[in-house]
Amino acid sequence: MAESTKSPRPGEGSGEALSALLAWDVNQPMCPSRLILEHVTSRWGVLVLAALLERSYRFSELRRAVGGVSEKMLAQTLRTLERDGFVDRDAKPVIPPRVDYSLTPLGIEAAEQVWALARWTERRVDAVRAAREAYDGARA
Amino acid sequence: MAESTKSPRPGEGSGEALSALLAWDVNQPMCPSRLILEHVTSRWGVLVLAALLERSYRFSELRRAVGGVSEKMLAQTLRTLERDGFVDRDAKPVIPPRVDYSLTPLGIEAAEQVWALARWTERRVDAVRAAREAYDGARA
DNA sequence: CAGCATCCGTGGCGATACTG
DNA sequence: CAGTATCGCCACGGATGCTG
Repeated sequence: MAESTKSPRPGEGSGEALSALLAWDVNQPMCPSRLILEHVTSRWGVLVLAALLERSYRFSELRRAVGGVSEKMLAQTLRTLERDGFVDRDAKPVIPPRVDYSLTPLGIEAAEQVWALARWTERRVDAVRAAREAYDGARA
Repeated sequence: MAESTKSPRPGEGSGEALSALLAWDVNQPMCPSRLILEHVTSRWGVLVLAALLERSYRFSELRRAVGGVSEKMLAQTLRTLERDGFVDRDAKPVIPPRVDYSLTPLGIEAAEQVWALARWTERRVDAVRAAREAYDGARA
């Protein structure tokens, strides 16, 4: 458990790289990287990016794919992600309207990060459940 | 940039693995993996995990390291992460009280995912800013 | 120092209704 | 179908005060 033995070893000096993210003076325009991070890690942002990594979706299709998202939040999430340059919105001038959403190259990069996290989460569900039971049991 | 050339290429069939996360019937105990994901990607959860990956921290020390976090939210975040088995809380019975927080092996895994995402975000800040200016400019 | 309890405002978010 | 607009709730989260 001592060493992580993983890819980008976050050893000495790695904290430096996140200094802009971690250290931040309140009452200030808010550090840009935090805003981006909050968009990407937002409740629906994560799931939308993960879904779009698989393939492109139409609006309602995406709404059905991501269980529990309201129409409003999906639209809002998509607009935010589009503005940040992660999502490409392709509105075809036909009737009935057809709008396809897909990831930009930048969005693919973001989605891959998020996707790895999501995958990891699903793999570790049991470990977390065990930890919770231990935690809850310890204070009963 | 066309191909991702990164670690776990999320090609065909990768969506299957996230089916439990994406597809979820509302009015139900809420899928476990989503809960975990929301803890990890929560506003302060991300930053706390990233900070603790560098080294262990005492409470106030961590509060100072993570700019903008309130005492309440830090305590709450730490308790959630502890319960999920990500954070180890070491309360030393001394006066004045001293409590050290560090990552468990499971927490290190989580933090590495989150850390990679945070790093990526900082690297792409400029690309996102450019995208936003393009987006905002297009509708003016 | 560590952190729980309480109060309370803001806004995130869902539900509903309406438009192109 | 693909959204916008509006209303209203409640819970996220900050500020303050108290305890061990």
